[in-house]
Amino acid sequence: MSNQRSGEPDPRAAADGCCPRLLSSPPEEAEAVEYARVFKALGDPVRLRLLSMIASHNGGGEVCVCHLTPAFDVSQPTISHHLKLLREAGLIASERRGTWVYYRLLPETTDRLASILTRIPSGDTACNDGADSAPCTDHPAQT
Amino acid sequence: MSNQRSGEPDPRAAADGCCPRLLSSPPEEAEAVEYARVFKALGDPVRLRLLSMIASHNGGGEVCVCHLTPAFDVSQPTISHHLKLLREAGLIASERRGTWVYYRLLPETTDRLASILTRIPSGDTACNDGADSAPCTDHPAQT
DNA sequence: ACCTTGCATCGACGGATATCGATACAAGCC
DNA sequence: GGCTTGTATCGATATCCGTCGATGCAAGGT
Repeated sequence: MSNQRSGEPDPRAAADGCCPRLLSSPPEEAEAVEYARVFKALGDPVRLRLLSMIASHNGGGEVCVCHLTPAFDVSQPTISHHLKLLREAGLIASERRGTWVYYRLLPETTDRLASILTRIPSGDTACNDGADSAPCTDHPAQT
Repeated sequence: MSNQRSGEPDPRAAADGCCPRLLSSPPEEAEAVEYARVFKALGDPVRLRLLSMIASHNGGGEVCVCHLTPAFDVSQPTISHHLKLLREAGLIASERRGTWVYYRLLPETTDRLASILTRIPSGDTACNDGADSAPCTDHPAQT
């Protein structure tokens, strides 16, 4: 799994702006796999509510697992499993303090998702591929 | 990166005001199920690339399926299946014109997702629930 | 009418996933 | 040391999901 910290393995101009946006240019296969893993982690109601409870608690810091578990109808191992998936997706991080484990949001990941889902406000088509929009006059091969 | 523009209709200030943001207040069960369905639709590399190709083609309008299918290593029924899931998630819409079927992005859905994934810039905790952040002194019941 | 082409649907199959109970591990307390 | 509590891991299982080939349907061309 790649960490979005230092070295960006995507050749598509990571730092300077143009094209890490899903809605402007199709991602590479590896990049698509990476994003899909994060979106898949959000694709479960329990995980979505877990993430939301972690992100929205009023302290601004962390949430104890002992506050998350009793809020759901599923068992404690299931909650632990979902937290693990969210952690492996880079959405949250955990820290043990004494008996209890606290989870906190990693805002870089949600910021990144929000960014790639945001449309470029006006006509910025600098990074498009060569797909045409004419009424399909050619006959591409098909499997 | 924070998106502070001048005349930009900041997606943070959504029309419905306070609380449809995932990171500020936990959603209801039904709402979580609904969002999870959309995120789950994005949780596959093929679907992610399909959506991206549809959203980013330079015409600004639609993409013929005949241009999508040969861009992948999976069979035509599989592409059709993925397009159906994206359509059922409200991310794209289709229209048949003559022999060909054209798909287009439904930007309201991606806008919505970007919106609920966006943090409120400064201390706006008006919509939080009552979760405390103290070092876990109480003993909540557990299953 | 017949054939061809583009796309959707069907049925099947293998792998992934959500869930559980049981259990192991970590940390504090007696 | 042993007990208790909080959390993670382990197997097992039922269901879901991605993929395929076969087939059906729509539309245009001959």
